[in-house]
Amino acid sequence: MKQTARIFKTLADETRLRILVLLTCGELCVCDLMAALELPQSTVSRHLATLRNAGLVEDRRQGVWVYYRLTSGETVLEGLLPLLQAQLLVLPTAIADRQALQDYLKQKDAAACG
Amino acid sequence: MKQTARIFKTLADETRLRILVLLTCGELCVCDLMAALELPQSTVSRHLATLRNAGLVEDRRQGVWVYYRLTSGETVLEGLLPLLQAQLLVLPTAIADRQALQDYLKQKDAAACG
DNA sequence: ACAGAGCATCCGCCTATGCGGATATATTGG
DNA sequence: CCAATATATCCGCATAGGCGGATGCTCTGT
Repeated sequence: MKQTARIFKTLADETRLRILVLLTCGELCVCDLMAALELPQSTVSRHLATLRNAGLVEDRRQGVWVYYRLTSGETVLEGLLPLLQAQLLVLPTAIADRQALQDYLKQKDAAACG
Repeated sequence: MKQTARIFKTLADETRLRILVLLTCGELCVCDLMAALELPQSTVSRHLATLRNAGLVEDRRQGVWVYYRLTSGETVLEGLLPLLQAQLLVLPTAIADRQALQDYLKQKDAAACG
C-alpha cells in the first residue's frame, strides 16, 4: 500500500502531470521539455528523476541528449496511465502545453505531435 | 490540471488509502475507523476532512455519530475509484485492516463486511 | 586533452503537510 | 441546564518536498 501511495505522491504535482501529458506525444529530451514548459533545467530534470524513480518514465541516452518516454510496461497501477491520459488531455493546461511543444518542435525543424 | 493534482495529493497518503479501502465495506463512523486502524481520533478525523474536501467521501450525521461513505457520484477523476479498489483490495495491509474491522464490528455486535 | 553542450545533483531557503494531545463544538439523556 | 459521548478543530513540532542558481558529470568534436 505504501508503494501505491508513493505513485500517487509522484502524480500529486502539476508540473509532473504536465510532463506526462507532453510525453504522450512520444520521446522527448530534457531541453524539449524545458522549452515547452518554460521552466529552468534543474526543475525539469528533478521532476524527471522523480518520475523515473517511480517507474512512470524511462530514459535513453543518445549522445549528449537523454530522451524520456512513458514506461510502456505499465508495471505500476495497471490501467492508471490510460485513465490519466483520457482525463488530462482535454484540460486547458494540457492543450496549451502541447501547442507550445509543437511550436517549439516546428521551429526546431522536427516532426509534430498528434 | 491543478484540481487533478489535488486529488492525487489526497490519495498520496497511506492512511487515507486505508480509510478508502475500509469504506468499500460500506458506511462507517469515525470510531469504527479508529478501532480498525488503531489510530487516535484527531488523526482519523483530520484525514476524513481531507477526503471530504477532495470530494472523495461524503458524510451523514446520525445523532452523535457521523457516518462516512465513498462518494457515489464519482464526480472526481471518472473511473479512478473502481481502479483503486481493484488494485488495493488484494494488498496485505488492506486485508489486515478489513479483518480488524470485521473483528471490531463483531464484538460490537454489528453486521459483517463482505 | 580540452572546450562546450546537455543533463544530474547539490545546496540553502521556504512552504506544505503529517502527527497527536489539548481544546472546542454538537448532540443526547436526565 | 448539565454531564457524557462523538466528532472537529487548534496548536506546536517535525519532516517532506518544491524551487532554482551553482556546481559536477558525461559525451562529442577537435
